[in-house]
Amino acid sequence: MGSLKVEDDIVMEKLFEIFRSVGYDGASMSGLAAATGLKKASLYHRFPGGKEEMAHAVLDYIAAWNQSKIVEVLLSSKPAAKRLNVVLDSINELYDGGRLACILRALSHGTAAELFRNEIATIFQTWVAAFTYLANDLGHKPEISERLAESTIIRIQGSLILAQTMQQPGILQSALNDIKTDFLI
Amino acid sequence: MGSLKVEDDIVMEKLFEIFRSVGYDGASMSGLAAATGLKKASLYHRFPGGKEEMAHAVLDYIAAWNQSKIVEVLLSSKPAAKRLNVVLDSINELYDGGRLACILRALSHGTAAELFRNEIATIFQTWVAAFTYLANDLGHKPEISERLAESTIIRIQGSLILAQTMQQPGILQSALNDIKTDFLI
DNA sequence: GTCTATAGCTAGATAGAC
DNA sequence: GTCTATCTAGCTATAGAC
Repeated sequence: MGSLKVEDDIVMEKLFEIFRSVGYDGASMSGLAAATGLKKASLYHRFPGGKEEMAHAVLDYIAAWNQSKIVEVLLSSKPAAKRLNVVLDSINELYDGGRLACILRALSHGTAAELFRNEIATIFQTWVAAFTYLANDLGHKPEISERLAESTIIRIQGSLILAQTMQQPGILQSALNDIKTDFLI
Repeated sequence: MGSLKVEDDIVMEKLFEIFRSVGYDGASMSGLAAATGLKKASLYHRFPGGKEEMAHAVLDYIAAWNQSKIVEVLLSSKPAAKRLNVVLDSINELYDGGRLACILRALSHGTAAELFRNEIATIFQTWVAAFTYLANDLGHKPEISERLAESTIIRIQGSLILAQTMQQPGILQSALNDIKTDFLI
């Protein structure tokens, strides 16, 4: 005991959980320290830039998840309908079936709005591009594909807000089903 | 000069602006005081419960706006299509064409999540009920009407998030147009 | 790499004069 | 009803021992 290093991945997961649940302004160094099991000074050792650097690290972490679980799957060579199902399942899991908020939304408000806007916008663009690609594969016309992709992000974000404030997680599943229906013509 | 009372309506408007733009945790008493033009002690005189009471007051204010600009219009005796247009215009104006965030979302995260969930959920329910009523009037089947109403809230909330992070306010207008199309069969 | 201890500041909140 | 002045608690951030 004492100076046994806490695993980077565990720290990232905990930071991710806190930011997503209380937001950027709602997260305090004390709270982040308690959640990770590290003391404040140790967190500053890993992230000299403090809270802002931690949030950037979490966004990098999410961008990587996004790349492997969404983009690479949607651009793979499996049957298009299969790709869609796998990705929607991953999304459902990411948000624990509608019970958990989206980290991108959590880092979009207050002080965080300007700090992380570019990174978040990039992630959204990546989603739209990947879903557009899938829609094309499924036989939609190009101009329809992009609208469908954008509508997918919109409905996921909107249904998450509603699911959480109404405490009806199923609202996310309904939205994911609607999305599936729209893609499969 | 000195003890000239600042108008209640102006104070409410300013509190509304601050909470919507920086969120609950992002709003400080100093910032709220500066925005309203009052000193902190004066704000506490009007709102002994501090920030929490101010946010409740803002939600009451919004609920009233909602009642007069959304519910009463949707339940009025004008032609149904006309009602829809008027309401969508009001919504577009409320969010300054996609440039401003939704106060309900701003008060849905962090510390605020549990504090105001019931009030926010009630407002959402009011919207769903009113849009459901309109959809029925427009000839949709009852089970379709409620799905359409819920989808309306979802798409407005989702498109606002996207509009602001992408800094493309037009995303809201596109969503409102899609909504209009869906209602008018 | 982790810790204890602490500096310096700003938060929310109150007392009391006018 | 508004103000100045102030309190305490919590915040971000750092110094320095192990």
